[in-house]
Formats: sequence, C-alpha cells, structure tokens
Amino acid sequence: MQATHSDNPKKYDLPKGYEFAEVERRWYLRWLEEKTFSARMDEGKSAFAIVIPPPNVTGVLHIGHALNNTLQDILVRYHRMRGDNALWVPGTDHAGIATQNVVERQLASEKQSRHDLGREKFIERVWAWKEEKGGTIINQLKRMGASCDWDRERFTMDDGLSRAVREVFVRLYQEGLIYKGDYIVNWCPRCHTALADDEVEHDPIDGKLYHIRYPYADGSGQVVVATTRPETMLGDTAVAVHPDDERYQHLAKIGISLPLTGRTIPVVFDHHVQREFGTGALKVTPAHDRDDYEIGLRHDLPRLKVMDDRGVMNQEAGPYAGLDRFACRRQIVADLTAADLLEKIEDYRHAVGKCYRCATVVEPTTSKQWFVSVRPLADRAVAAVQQGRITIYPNTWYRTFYNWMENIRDWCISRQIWWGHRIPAWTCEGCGQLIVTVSDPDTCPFCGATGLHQENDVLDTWFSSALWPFSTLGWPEKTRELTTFYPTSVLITSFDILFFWVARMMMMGLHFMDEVPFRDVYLHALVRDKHGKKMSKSTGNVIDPLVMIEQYGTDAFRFTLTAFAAQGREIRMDEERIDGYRRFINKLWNSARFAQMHLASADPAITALAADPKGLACAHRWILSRTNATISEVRAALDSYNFNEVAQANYHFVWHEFCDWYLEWIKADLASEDATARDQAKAVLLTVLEQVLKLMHPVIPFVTEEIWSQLPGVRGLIMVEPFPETHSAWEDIEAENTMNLLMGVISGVRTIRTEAEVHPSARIEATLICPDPDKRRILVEFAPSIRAMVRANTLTIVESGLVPDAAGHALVQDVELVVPLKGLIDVVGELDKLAKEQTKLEKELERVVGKLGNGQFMRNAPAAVVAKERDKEAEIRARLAKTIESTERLSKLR
RNA sequence: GGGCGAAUAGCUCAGCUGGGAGAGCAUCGGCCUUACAAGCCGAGGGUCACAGGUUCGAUCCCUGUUUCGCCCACCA
Repeated sequence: MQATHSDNPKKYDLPKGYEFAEVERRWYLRWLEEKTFSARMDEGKSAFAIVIPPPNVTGVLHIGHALNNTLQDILVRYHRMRGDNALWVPGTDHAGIATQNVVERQLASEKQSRHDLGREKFIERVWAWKEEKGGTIINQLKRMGASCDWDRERFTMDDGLSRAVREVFVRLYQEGLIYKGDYIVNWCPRCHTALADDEVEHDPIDGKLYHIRYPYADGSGQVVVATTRPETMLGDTAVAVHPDDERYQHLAKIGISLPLTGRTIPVVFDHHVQREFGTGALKVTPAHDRDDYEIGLRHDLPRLKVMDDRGVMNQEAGPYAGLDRFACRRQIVADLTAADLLEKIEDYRHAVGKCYRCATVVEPTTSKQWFVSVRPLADRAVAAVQQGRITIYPNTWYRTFYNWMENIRDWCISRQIWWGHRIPAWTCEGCGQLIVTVSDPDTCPFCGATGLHQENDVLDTWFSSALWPFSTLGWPEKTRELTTFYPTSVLITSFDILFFWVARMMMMGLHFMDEVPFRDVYLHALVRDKHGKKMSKSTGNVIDPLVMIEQYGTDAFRFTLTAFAAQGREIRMDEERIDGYRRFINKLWNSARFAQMHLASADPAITALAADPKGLACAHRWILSRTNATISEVRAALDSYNFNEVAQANYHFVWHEFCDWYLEWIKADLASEDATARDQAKAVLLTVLEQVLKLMHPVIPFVTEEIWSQLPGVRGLIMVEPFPETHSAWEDIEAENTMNLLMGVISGVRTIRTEAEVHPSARIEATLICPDPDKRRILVEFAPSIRAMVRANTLTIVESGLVPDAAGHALVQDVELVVPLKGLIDVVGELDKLAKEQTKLEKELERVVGKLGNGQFMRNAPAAVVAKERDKEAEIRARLAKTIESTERLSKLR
C-alpha cells in the first residue's frame, strides 16, 4: 500500500486505499485518552442512557453481540453528537451455570471435581478465572468501536450489585412476594439444578408410547394406561379418569394393583384427563410429572419420588434402585413383557424437555425451591406497556408480550449450583426459624443461638440481571446517576430474551423504582446464515465478527450490520455484502482523497459561502439541497430505529449523488481559471464532506474520524461535533429539477454512445431538440458541462428539427437526443428493440386511457393521482410517436 | 393445540398510512476518462407464492390454500 502512496507523493496526503487496521487502533486509543465516552453528568442537558445487555462473562463476541452493540453504539454516538448527556453503561453477567461449567471443565482436565475443592475454594477458583479470562468480550467490544463509559463497567456479582440483589431479595421476602415451597420443577440431572420453565427447550423426538395393563386389586378386570415414561410407574399413586367417562364409573370403589410393586392405588376422577387420548385412563405420578402433580394436589395424593438428583432410581424403586432412569425403563419394559402386562408399544413422536445448557433430558421432580410470586409484578408491567409508558419496536411484539405475561407462572429463582448470589436466608439450628436479612447474621434474632446455616442454593442469574438498569446506577443508594439517567432511554436487545430478561426488568424496575426501566424497547432480529439457518459451531456456518473485522475492517462490518437491521425477525448474513460495504468505505475514502487534493491549502472558513447558497452555481445548490434531504432522512431513520434506512440513505447519497455526479461535475470548476468558480466548488465540497462525515460517524466511526482529522484547519474530534441539522436555506427544488433534466440528458446520450458502440474516448457531435423554451435555456446555459460529461465536440441545441437517418436517438422528458453516427448501426437490432418498446408503450397507453375513461376513477381518485395519470398519458403518447418515427426512419436503411 | 412471522430479480434483502416495484452482489457489453480497476459508463433480468374478496385501483387491506421458520402450551 505504501508503494502506491509513493507513486505520487506530492499530490496526495492520504494513501490510495483505506488502511483500517492502523486507523482503528489509533483512534480508539485516542478516544479513550480524551475520555470522550464518559458521561459528563451535565444535568442541564437532556439525558440519553442505555444499559448494555450484559454479555456472559464467559462469552466471546458472536455476530449477535456485534449487531446488538453496533446498534447501541450508533444511538449513543448520535445522541452524544446531538448534545445530549449520553451514557452507555457496560458490563458483564456472571452467568451462573455457564461459568460454573467452564471452571468445572477446567477442573476435570486436572482430574478434579468441584466437590474435591469444596464450595469456598471452588468459588475462589471461579473468581480467579474471571479475573484472568473474563475480560475477553469487553476487549472485543472495544474493537467494535463501542463507546461505552468504561469507567462505569459493572459485573453482576460485584459488591454494589450483590448488595442490590440482597436488598431486593429481602424486600420481596418481607412483602410476601418471595416464598419457599415444595414444588415440581424442571430438574437437570446433569447440572444438578432446577431450571426455570423457559430454560427448558422442547424438541420433538421419536419415542414410544407404552400401553400397560393395570389390574384391579380384586382381580375382576384391568385398565390400560399409556405412558412414554414407564419407569415413572414406580412412583404412581393413582390412576385418573374423567369424571364423566361412562366406561370407568364402576372404578370408583375399586383399587388398582400397581404392577411390579404390588402396591394398591386408588382411582381418582379428574377433569384434566382427556377421554379421547389412549384408553382415557391416566397413570398419576405426582412426584415426576407436572400435570400429575396438579392432580395430586387436587386429590391429596402422596408424592412418591423414585429418582435421585442424578436421575438414578432410589430406594423407593425397590428392586430397580441404583439403575439409571433409562436403564430402568428398559428393565421395566422387559419385566412387564415377561408378566404379559404390556399390551402394545407404539411409535410416538412427542416433545421432550431438555436443559438449555447441556441438552440433557429434563426430569420433572419435586423439591424445595424459592419462588417469586410474579402475578402482581407482571400486572404492573402489563399496565405500564398498555399505558404507553414503554414503547416496543417493532410493534409486532406487543401481542406476544401480553400473551406471555397473561400466562406467566411463578418464577423459580433458586439454583442448585455454587457460582452466583447465594440466597440470603439462614436456618437457625436452635429454633429452626428462617432468617432473611441483607447482612450476614451472627446470631439468631429469635432465640439468640449462633448455629446458623445459610441456604445452599444461589439465585437464578436472571434475578440479578433483572435489576441491571437501576443496580448499575447505584441503587439502593440514592445517587445522582439514578436521578439523571433512570429511566433509561432505550433498551436494545434480541427478541429471544424478551421474557427471560426484558419483562423481568420491567417488573423489578416498576416495583423498586416505581418507574419503568426504559422508555423504548427495540428488539432486533436474530442473525442467521445466508440460508436462514441458525449459526452454530456444529454446522460450521458461524461468521466470526473478529475475522470479519480483520478482513474488512470494523467500519465495513458495522455498516453491513446496520444495512441489514430492518425491523424484522431474522437477518440472513451474507459475507459478500460485507465486502460490498468495504468497497463503499473505500469509495468514501477516495472521495476524501480527491477533496483533499483540492482543499489542502484551503481556508476552512470558505464554508461560509455555502451558508447562503443563493448566489451559487446550480450544481452546488443541488448538492446542498440533496445533503439537506439526506440529513432529514437520516435523522428520521435514527429517531425511529430504522437502522437499515440510515445505511441506505447515506450509501445512496455518498456514492450516487456526491461521487457519481457532484464530484465529476465540479472537476471543471476546480480546474477553472475563474477564482469564483474555484472557491464556490471548494466551499461546497468541504461543506458537504463535513456534513456527510458527521452524518455517518455514528455508523462508521473510525474512517470518518480519520478523514475528518485530515481536512483543512485545526480540528477537534468529529465524535463530539454537533450532528448535522437541516437548513431550510439549502432546500432548492428548482436546482433539483434542473439537475434532474441535465442528468437525464447526459445519461441518455451516454446510453446512445454505449449502444452504438462508440469508443469511450471518441468525441461525438450531438444535437438536442427541445421545444420548451425554459428547458432550452437551461440546456444552453449548461452546454459546456453536458459536452464534457458526454464527450461531445459540438452540442447543438435547437427548438425543432429533423432527425437524420443514421443517428442514435432517445427521448428524455420532452427533449430529443440525437447523435449522428458515422459508423454502421445495427439496424435490425435497433428495429427489434423499437418494436418491443412500441408494444410496451401501447399496452401502457391502453391502461392509462382506460383509467382516465373510467368514471369511477375520475370521481374517486384524488386530483393529484388523476393529474399524474394525465401527464403519463401525454408522455406515453409522445414516446410512442417518437418510437414510430424512429422505426420508419430506420426501416429506410434496411 | 394456540400465537407470530416469512414468501418480491439468479442470490441476500428494502419497499413508510393502497396510485404499475428498488438496492447490493452476481450476469452481459464497453472503458486504465489520474479520487477510487476495491473504479467508471451502459444493458438485461420480476404474473411481487397461489386462489378468491374489498376498492375506481392491491406487492401493500381482508379470507382461504401451499411452503418454510420461530415462540408459547399440561394431552399422558
């Protein structure tokens, strides 16, 4: 790259290609040094705050994080430039099970288990791991350019947040909203912990449905029950049938002799039973099935646990004790078959719950757990959303949100692992009382005894993250941060944690702060591969953000994510697009290089010329008007979270208006002898470039900062420059119309050239036939520019005239473009094209005429639409006439 | 079983409250026109999944169908 630079050392200060790696490192360090990411706590300004969805401390940056944090950074940078007191709070989540797993694996490689170390040592070990390796993702966020206030980085287990967690737990307990209960939970036999309902994933599997004969205790008959899990029959404490099921009315007084155990169990009548399913009789295992648990409660059935925490059959399983649950299933099936009690086995596809961490089949089981009564909390969250105190984007999520909140169950918050917030509850060995306090008690407040035992369980990780928006701002202290930044402005996250996290933040925020945690929620899409598949290591379709950054640069990668971030549900990431946007960054870079070449010696004060564009040449007024429109579009898109439109508007403006037309157009001015022309061009060039760099800085911070620093004059950082605002003085419809005409004419002539295979460097003679006097004046005025842009020796502009036989011809608006051709033209090909064109126009005309002749249309359609149709008709007629004319002309040449 | 979403150019996607569809990449043709060949100038390419309905008019609204995807749910 340096080699190309030295090709022309005098002319260019910037290297020919954008070298992102060095630039990105340099500017990020500079931003950190100057503390530009720090919130100023200036209470006079309006606050804009975002709390980061804390990534797992074990995490490495994946493409979902990349998207999530790019969008947040865009908003924070935008608001910072707008002059808001902007704060982006970063941090990480202790991620209970995930982190514990990592360290346990480490121990396993040393042939140790956490039990060998004991709880205290194990936790020390996890902390050590966290200190050493836990910062990975934070550094990766920095490479993404994230402008977080790093001095405020938090961790869900740091002292302040731990204090908040205890405070919340104790208050909820005192308010009766936390209780400890015997309950059926989803148990992961591998992780040895309870899982929340939403931590269980249901996958359909091909299983079997076993139909088992349960004989009556008196030997007078039998009832057949169906189950997918025969091993649970050892824990059956009833058979249930529907109360209205006539087939089974006689069972009221009959007991069932449970096979293989000889226990006698009752028959109960319960509405839950589906009469149509199987035989309409249901075996009831209250200790190992959620439904059966409920039935058990209603009929006061005993709960017989037949498995232990590892999924191994226990003493209650009698001869089966010691068998793994699946081995036990096989044995039971064999024994039932031997006893001729198995009526049949059917193939059966059904959903099985699996642990979201390790995919082990979850075993529903009863145990003592801690719960939050969520109903009252959920109701407040629903009310807040209904009242519009929180706005959800995109709005398709409202219904889903309400639906979930209506059906929410109590939240099991205890986890049987070691890494996490240990539940602040102690049992007194003396009096047996439960003590729940913020600070560790020395003695029992009830009996004064000193033997206190703290709960072994820790809290669900989501419990602490639910407090994140206020705990990170210093709660329960009454801090300036809280009064300044709470409620935060917007939460940006992926929709898959709407319930895990977002809803719970609403509940906790409303309960403890009496105010919503954020005004807006923006739920972005899930990033998939280009075929719509989930990215996963096993399928090998993962796009690694860090590799993308190395390869294409952070800005190109960020721009791609932004361009993809429409308000949908999934984003299909295509690496080719990243490459495309890398070229865009390079294009921008080179436009700056061009500008630099002409502006090197310029006084930046010349931009004052652009403040009032009235006296400027048309192209300048046009680009300022387009700049103004782009500013307006970009701001609107940012304000409404339409990120893809931000990218789109900038891309189109920079490449296709600023570069393709404006820069080409002003080349002549910049080379002109006329000092006024040169100054105007320089002034507007610099003005537009400044505007566009600022406009794009939130999306592509590095390259904009680099270019900005190279522009003439002494400059501060672009990241603290004011964001562009629209100027009504820049809006200029007339200039836009004029330029549209000129650009149309130029493109038209170029098309003729290309189609006639005129060599690009060859000069042509062109004639423009323009009956409209106003347009003719414009064409005459800009003839030199047109000539340059179409490479014409002569450009004749006339009111009317005949088209010579051998000529390329086209119609733009009502201007006829004529290029006489010396060489051969492809008469047959041309005629073919004209014929095609003619039928197309005739069809269109038919439709338009039909429309205008339709009384209904004329009566009902708005005047503007009718006028548009009329214009269209006139235009089609004119084109049609010209097409027929051309056909006749060319036919003569055949 | 409920709920939600998607179906638009070869590919990946836009298309705001209904007025004959756009971009990038890919394809084809031509250019080293000194900011950029990581580029420039052009071109081709679409029954907007299917069938109805509402409307003067439907890619857009309604109903149904097909295909795909997601979420929730207690049918053993």
